[in-house]
Amino acid sequence: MRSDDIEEVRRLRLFRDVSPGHVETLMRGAFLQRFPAHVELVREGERADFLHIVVDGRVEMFSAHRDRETTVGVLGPGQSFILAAVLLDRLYLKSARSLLPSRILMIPAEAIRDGFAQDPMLARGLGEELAVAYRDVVKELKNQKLRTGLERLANWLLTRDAETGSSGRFELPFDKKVLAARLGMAPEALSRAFAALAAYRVVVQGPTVAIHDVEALRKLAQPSALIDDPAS
Amino acid sequence: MRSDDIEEVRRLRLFRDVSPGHVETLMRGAFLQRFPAHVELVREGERADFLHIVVDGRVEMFSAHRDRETTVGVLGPGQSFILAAVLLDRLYLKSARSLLPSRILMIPAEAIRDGFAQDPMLARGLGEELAVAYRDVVKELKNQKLRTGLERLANWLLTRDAETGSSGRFELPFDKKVLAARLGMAPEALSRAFAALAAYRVVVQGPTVAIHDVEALRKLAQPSALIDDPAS
DNA sequence: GGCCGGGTTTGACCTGGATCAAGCGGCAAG
DNA sequence: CTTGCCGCTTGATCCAGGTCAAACCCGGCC
Repeated sequence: MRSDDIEEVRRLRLFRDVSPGHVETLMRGAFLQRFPAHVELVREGERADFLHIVVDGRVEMFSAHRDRETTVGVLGPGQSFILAAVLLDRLYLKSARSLLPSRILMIPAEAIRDGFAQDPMLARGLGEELAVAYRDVVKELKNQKLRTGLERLANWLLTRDAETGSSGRFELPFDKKVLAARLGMAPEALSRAFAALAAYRVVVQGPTVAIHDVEALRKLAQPSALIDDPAS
Repeated sequence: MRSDDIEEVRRLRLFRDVSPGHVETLMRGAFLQRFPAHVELVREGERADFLHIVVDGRVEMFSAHRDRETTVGVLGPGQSFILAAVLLDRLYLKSARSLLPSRILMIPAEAIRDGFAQDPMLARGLGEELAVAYRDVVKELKNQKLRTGLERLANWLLTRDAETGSSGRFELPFDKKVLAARLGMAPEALSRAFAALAAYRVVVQGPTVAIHDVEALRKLAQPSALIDDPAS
């Protein structure tokens, strides 16, 4: 790995409090790999050989069973995946594919496990990362089981708007069919849900969304900090 | 806490490799509390003051939103809950209630966070615990999104049978309405699902279940190690 | 410009499962 | 023994959302 790559890696939240020396050691067997869009990075059922961290780009986590497939989450820069499988030395539960051209940092599982045992600051970072990931999945499970598709969409729009500066106007960060998968619905259902939101003054034209009456949308969505707030 | 209580606690998987001295320190602010059946142990949204560990009994984790409620999991002896909230010092995402009279070990959150930083063996135990919990939720999410109610029931029966010695005959460990919640369906739907399983030679009489043709049931259930195997 | 092809929308239909309502045992208190 | 109550089942109906099929839109390319 090039040394300015290492610089970049050191800035990841996960390594924030880890001493430079330890980061260096970790990076010894690591790659910073470039992937084109739409490739499978990891397939469920395989052995967890590397911890993966999205440095750049976007990655979709999904899982298939029989003839069904479901998206479990979409990750952006700074987020890691399959940490739990790496720590436990188990099989991946999910597959991952790139949605955009992406740069992925891959650290050998062995090095992570050793680092966890030897470097308390790294252990802390990994523990927090895992705890956050855990809470995210729990939120997702609640989101799925306690809400209708329309409600999930409404809440997603609200969080997305908040993330992009609450201007009431933003672009979808990926195709609608990916969004549909992300929200756990068929593309057709998403389309109809968008149509239904017209009554709440949400206007969609291609990839751009305008929310003209946040209050109305919020009343429908009934957001909850314990499901939607990424920081809670 | 009484000293034979401490003995018992030391045998928990979580503390297996932690030195007796450290366990002792942890237990200083801890309680081993008894609860009757059907009481709320923690409520979602509250601050995470204690790590809870089920020493004895059974606990249901659930969450409510608007007028809906959903069961997220059922825990038995040896399992901890709300570890992630404790580590991050955040709010509980789920509520918990006892299904049976239960003994719960409650360790102050502060002590757990300090212990994580200071005792590598405890950090390891907590990390593994959290990683297992994470994988369990992911499996549950897949179970929910990739299967019908009937399939979930079929798989639950198979796992339960395996857990109880593969005799093809066992008792339900809790009321059917709790099982229905656990499987994410209405009690009526569970009832019909059981009825439908008669065609696969599954016989239910009150709380006892007999599987007379495991192969037929397995063919329907199509179990997957990456969803159903608790050890994977 | 005209011809794809993929993403998206719309319509018609179907299914899993929730809801509502009523019946059915069994058991515990009177 | 009777009365209630509770857990469970059964029947009827309803609704969210999946599936299938067709139309539509739009950008890229010959």
